[in-house]
Amino acid sequence: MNRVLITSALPYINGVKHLGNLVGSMLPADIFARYSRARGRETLFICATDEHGTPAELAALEAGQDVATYCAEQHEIQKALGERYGLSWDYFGRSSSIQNREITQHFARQLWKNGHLEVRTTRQVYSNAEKRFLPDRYVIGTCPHCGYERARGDQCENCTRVLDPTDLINPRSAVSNSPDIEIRDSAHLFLKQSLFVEQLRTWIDSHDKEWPALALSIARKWLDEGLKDRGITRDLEWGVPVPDDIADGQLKGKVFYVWFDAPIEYIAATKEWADANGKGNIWKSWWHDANDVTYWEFMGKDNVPFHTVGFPVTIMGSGEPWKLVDRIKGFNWMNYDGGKFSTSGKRGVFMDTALELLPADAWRYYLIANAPESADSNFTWDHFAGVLNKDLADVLGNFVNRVTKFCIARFDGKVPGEGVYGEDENTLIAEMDRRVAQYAEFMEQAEFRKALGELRAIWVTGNEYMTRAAPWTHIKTDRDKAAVGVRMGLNLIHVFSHLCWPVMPSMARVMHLAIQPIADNAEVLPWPDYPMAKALDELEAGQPITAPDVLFAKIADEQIAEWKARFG
RNA sequence: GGCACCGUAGCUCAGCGGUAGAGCAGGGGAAUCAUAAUCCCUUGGUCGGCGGUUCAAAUCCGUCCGGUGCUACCA
Repeated sequence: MNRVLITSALPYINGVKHLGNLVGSMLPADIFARYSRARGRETLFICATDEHGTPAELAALEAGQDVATYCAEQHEIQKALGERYGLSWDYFGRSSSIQNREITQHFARQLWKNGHLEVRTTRQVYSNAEKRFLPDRYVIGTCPHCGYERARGDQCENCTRVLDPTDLINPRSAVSNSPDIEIRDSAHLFLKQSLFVEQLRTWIDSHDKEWPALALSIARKWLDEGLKDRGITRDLEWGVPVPDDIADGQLKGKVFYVWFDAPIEYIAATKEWADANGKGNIWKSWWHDANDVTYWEFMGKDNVPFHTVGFPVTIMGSGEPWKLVDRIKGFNWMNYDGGKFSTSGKRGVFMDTALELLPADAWRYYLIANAPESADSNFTWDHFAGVLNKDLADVLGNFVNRVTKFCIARFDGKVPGEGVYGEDENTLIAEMDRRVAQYAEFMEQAEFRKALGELRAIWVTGNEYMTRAAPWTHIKTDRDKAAVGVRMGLNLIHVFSHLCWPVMPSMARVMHLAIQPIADNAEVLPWPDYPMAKALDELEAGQPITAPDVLFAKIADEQIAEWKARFG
């Protein structure tokens, strides 16, 4: 069996992420990882905080902390939050780790040795007020085209024209508003990406059938427009230092660009995982000469170029057999009520406040069932509440409730053993076989909206069966027949819990524990990958069951109104 | 400006060359075990506009309109 390596795009260190960030990388990666483990595959799910770059330095400044302390604190916050959402990382690392420093420097040395790097002098904006270089975006001024007064040095938000900081009228620092800025020459390392165009194109074409159109079109667009060499160093203090043995120390005091070291952190975090768990060199077997590994990357569409072009060039240029991505799953944006989620604008719902409203599983279900796979999707409170009330409360929750309550009322709260499965049951079993196979196939392809549609259809199948079996009617005249319906209902709950587990791990456990203890209190609820005739006849007669508390309480109209008012 | 993606029932979306589909919402009925939850039936669309290719187009091509994103120093 092939091993499965899964990485989620790294959340930036700068504050709590919003639900759009969650649904675009971390959540789908987690669901895929859980599915993979449920199928019994050896799985490694890696994520980390992306900690370098100007925004981190400025956020630390604003918080009155040194950047290392700031990042350490924010990392812990994001880690704890992720765990509350059930994100089952094997390791949640930090791009500022010593492991990433070493491996990033290793890649840079390889690229230098192989002649893929060169030193070029560039003109950079320097702010005397802050005594630091400023990225183009952090220089603001009046747009020469449209007169907008807060145009950024890379692009004018008002007229969308691409700019250079030197184009701006009355340029000033976006950080301090100081106009005391100047242009200085600065030497930087450039990665000669242009040398890799053909190699990249061949590689991308080889994944023509596997990658979604979104990823292919973005990747090819970069190649078609002519791949430019890319500066991979910055005039910052917080980052992976450029080693002195590259370019005779010309880059002394500079650090690698955050987008150079961030994807390498996927590898480095694997080493962090091994180091933390006494696994020695095992980390390397996942990345180096790892021909038995299928590697999946999950990311938002803004990240696609870095994963289809930038990082692959780093790996190809190293001349070493590091693992390239096999399957890319890219997501569009989830919008909030017709506009963007915005971290800086504090618009939308954030991971921490969302949990004040509803449990993680409810968010996991809604978000992934409405993931922006083929196009941007839109979060509205009415849609959110409508989907959860119908799917989780009415279809699934009520199913669990009606079956367990009836069993307790009429069969002493024990799995009834009387009677044998007949035509109704065989019809159900056949449909379950078909639907579970379909659900599995969608999960294999990481087609989450379709998978969740099928999961929901599976729950509906259960309700249809109960209507046909009608044990509440048969109990009056034929106790054995009623027993068959209840026994099948309880078996369905058991199977549902296993099928739900990748998506809603906590709710799945509640469902399972109502029907049957979990053997050895295992973390993973494995996939029922054998015929439903067996899976739906597993519970032992006499096994005591309980009716769980309401799985998901319906959201009242007044509650929706309150949330709308609170979040705008 | 360039490029990409999207525009299908009131809403959220699937279908992507062969007689228009799902879920929700709306209408009617059944059932009464259950969180008044379920189940069955059903009303909704000249598939953004125009033109073309084809025996056949929601599906391919062109063009226009509308929306979104990217455009390499935010990450």
